[in-house]
Amino acid sequence: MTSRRRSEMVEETRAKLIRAARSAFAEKGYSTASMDDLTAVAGLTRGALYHNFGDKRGLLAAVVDQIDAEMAERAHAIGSQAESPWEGLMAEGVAYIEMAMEPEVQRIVLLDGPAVLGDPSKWPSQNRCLHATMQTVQALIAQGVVKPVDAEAAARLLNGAALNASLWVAASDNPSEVLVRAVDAFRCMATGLLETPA
Amino acid sequence: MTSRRRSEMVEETRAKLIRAARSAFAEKGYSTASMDDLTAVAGLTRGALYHNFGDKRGLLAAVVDQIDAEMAERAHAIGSQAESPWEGLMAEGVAYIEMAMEPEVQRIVLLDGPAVLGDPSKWPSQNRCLHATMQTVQALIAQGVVKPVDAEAAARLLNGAALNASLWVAASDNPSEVLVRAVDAFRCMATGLLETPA
DNA sequence: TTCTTTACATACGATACGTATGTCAATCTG
DNA sequence: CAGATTGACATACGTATCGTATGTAAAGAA
Repeated sequence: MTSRRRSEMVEETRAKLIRAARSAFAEKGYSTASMDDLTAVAGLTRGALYHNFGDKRGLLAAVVDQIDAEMAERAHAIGSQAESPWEGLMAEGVAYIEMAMEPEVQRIVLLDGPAVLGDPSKWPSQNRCLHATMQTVQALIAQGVVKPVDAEAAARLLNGAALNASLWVAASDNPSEVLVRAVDAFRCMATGLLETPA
Repeated sequence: MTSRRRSEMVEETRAKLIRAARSAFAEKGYSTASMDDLTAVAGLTRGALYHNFGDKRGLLAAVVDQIDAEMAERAHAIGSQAESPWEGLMAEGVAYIEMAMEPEVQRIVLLDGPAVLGDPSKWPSQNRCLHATMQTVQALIAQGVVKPVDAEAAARLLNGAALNASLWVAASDNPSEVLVRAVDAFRCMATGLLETPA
């Protein structure tokens, strides 16, 4: 009855650890979160951790990857519903700004992630996300909608501006009000990339 | 002969500690840098550290403040030499991108700083810098050069884009070549703020 | 069934932070 | 000028946490 395959068990413990790590890292921050506490919450010990993820960084990498993948999926879903490709790009950027207001994203992906894992553009997840926006930009350039700038550079600047704006919004005293200002300015600045500012 | 005033001595030890911390944090990163090693290099012990800066974070805050102040000064000096106020703003942004290629700036201010000290916009130094660009933007709006967007939001987006671009440049395999692409795209995107894209 | 390997737990050592305490010189006080 | 006091820093200590080395029991192969 309790007979599940080994691989299933492993995936379950990995999931349990990642789940515990997400909340621990989000609440206490990476450096303050204790591996002992973390694993205890998951009903395990540090042994499981070092066996599955190598070290503390490895666990963070797994957590970041999961969150980032969710973000990319959500952003893409939102962007693909837009009227035009350009509006899709804008909606995607705005979605990033809004998502980054969640403590998990904020603390783990934007603050601790870069410090512990290094430049985000090297992460597999971030590469996927960036690649997506890059392709959108590329397509917009081909259509003559966006000026013929370097697609990668444009994508990175858009992402960077969006993510940075979220930090501001989240840290502000009145997030919902600041969010409007941030989104406005974001859309305005982004029009610089347009061939015809319309 | 060795009689210096107490305050002079204190300033000197603080300076020695900050100097040692700058190189240690830049080379090993904040978390890996050992307080024992760090103080030993400065010819002191951890006692001096905790007396002068409270704790490890306090030392990082002092280091960040120093570096950031230097950055603001350099950026302003460069920006004020420009032909027009708008070109000054652009030059300032580009200066940030270039400065962030230095390991000290990169590692300490952009990576560890936010993770350990929290949102950069709350730092006294960053506030000064941001305030400067904010005022520039404000002035440009008054002159009708820049669209009437929220000045703070615009300043933050510009800063964010610039700093993010630097991370990309510094982490790339061919920094000098990537720098050109980043600066190009930055200037292009920033024109979105202009009233008349010219 | 027996042997091997996998998945995790337990035990251990090392490092490093923060605090509590000690010391010595500089300044203040009478 | 002598004694008291404060401040600047060093030393000593306790504790927490990470990573590894070792142990163990169950799953799968032979």
